[in-house]
Amino acid sequence: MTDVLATLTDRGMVHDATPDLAARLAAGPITGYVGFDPTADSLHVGNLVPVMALAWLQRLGGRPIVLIGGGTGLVGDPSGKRAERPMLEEGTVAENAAALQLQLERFLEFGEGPGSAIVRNNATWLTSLPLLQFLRDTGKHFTVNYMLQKDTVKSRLDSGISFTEFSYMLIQAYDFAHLARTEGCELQFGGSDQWGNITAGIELCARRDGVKAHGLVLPLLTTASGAKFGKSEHGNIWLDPERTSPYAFHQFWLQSDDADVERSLRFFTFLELDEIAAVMAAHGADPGRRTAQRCLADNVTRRVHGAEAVARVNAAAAILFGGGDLRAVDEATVAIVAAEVTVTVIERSVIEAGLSIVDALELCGLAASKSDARRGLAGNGFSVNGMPVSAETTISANDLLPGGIVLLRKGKRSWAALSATG
RNA sequence: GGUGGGGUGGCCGAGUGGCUAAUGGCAGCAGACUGUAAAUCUGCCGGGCUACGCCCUACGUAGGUUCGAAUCCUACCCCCACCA
Repeated sequence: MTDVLATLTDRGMVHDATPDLAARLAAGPITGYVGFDPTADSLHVGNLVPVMALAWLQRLGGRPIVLIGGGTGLVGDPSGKRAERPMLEEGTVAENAAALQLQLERFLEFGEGPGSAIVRNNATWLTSLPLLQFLRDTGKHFTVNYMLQKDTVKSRLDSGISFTEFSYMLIQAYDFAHLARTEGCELQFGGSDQWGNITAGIELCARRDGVKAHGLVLPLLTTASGAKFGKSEHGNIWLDPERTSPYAFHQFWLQSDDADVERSLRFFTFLELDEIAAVMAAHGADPGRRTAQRCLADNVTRRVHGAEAVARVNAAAAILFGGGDLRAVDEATVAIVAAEVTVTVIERSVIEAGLSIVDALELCGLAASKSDARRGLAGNGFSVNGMPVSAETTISANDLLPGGIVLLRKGKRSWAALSATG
C-alpha cells in the first residue's frame, strides 16, 4: 500500500519533507495536522492544497487533525508577510472557526472511527497558557540566534518585526508539541512558507519531549503567468457560496490556463494519475473543447457545492456562452440563467419609462459608476440580452425577456440581471 | 544621539517651480484574433458629473514662499545605511 508521501510526491505536491518521514510512514499509519487561520469565515481555493493533503492522509489510512488557529489568529503569522498584521477580535475568530469546520466536512470524514478527522482549536490551550510556564517549558529550548536564522524573521529584520510576530514560531511549535502529546500527532503539513515554523515544532518535540516528529510542506501555487493562484477580478475565490457563487466558482476552474490545468487536476481532484493522463490526452487531441478544464471544474465544484449545482451551472453556462440573441429563449431557460447571476430587482415602471443603459449598468453592478459605464460603452464592452449596445441605448419594456428579466453582460463572461417587478 | 540617503497613483519607478492627474513598466478592464486558454496587437486605466467640457482629490504630515509647488523653505513623522 502506498503512503501519503509517495502519493503526494507523485502528484507533484511535495515541496519539501523531513528526511525520515518515508521510513516512519513505512512503519504504519500516522496522525497529521494542518493549521488554518480563522482570518475569514470561509476557506478559499488557495487553502485547498493543504486540505487535499489532509484528505489524502485520511484516504491512505492516517488520521487528520484540523487545527483552527483561534489562538494564533489573535497574534498573526509573519510568514510571507511584509508588514505587521492587524489583530482579530476574539468573537470573530470563534465564528470563523465554526464556519471553516463546516466547509472542511466536504473533504474529510469526521465520524467516530479511529481514522476520523478531528478538529482542535488552539485557543483552548493557548489563551490560558501562563506566560512564565511558556517561557520555562518552551522558550528555554530555543535560542534567539536560532530564531533569527529563520527566513520569515530574517526577511523582516530590515523593515521591522514586532516581538509578537517574532514569537509566533514558538507558539506554532508549542501547538505541534501539544498535539503530539495529547493526540499522538507526528506530522504537520503546511505551505512552503511554513517550513521554518514546522521545523521549530519538530525541534521542540525532540528537545523537550524526546519525540520524533515530521514535517511536509506543499508548494505555494502561482499560475503559469506568475500571478497568485486563486484570485479573480473580484478577489479570492471562496468556497462559501455567499461569497463566490457556485457559477463563479465553476467558471474559475473552467477558465484555467492550459498550462495550469494538469497540475490543478493533480492537486485538486482525487482522480488517479492514469485517469488524469487520459483526460489530458483527450484534451490534447482537441484543446478547443477544453476537456481538461471541464473535468476539473465539474469535479471540484461537485465536491464543494454538490452534483446538482454542477448541473445548474453547466446549463446556465451553455446558454450564456451559446452566443447570439437571448430574446429568443423561453422563460424556463431565462430562469436557469437568472439563478446563477447577480440579480438586481427594480420596479417594472422604471423600465417601461425607459432606463438608460448607463444607469442600468451602474444599477446592476457591472459598472462601478456612470463614468465607468461610459468608458466601457466607448470600448464596446457591454451588451444587453446578447446584443451590442452603445451609450445612447435605452432599455425599455421590449427588452424584457420572459419572466421580466434583462440580461446584461460585460466582456465575454461577466453577467448580471435586472428583474422587473410590480 | 550623529551623519548621509529616502518616503510619488494597486505595485515598481521617472519627474527638481508652470506645458503634470503626473513619462515608463507591471497588474487590471475592454476590443481584435481564438477555444470562456495562451501569445500578439489596439484602446482604457485617481474619482465624479447634466461630458468634445466641468468639478473634486492626489506626490509622508502640517504650515509657509510664490501669480503658480510633487518640485523651493520650515517643523514634524516614518524608513534605510553607516557611526555612537
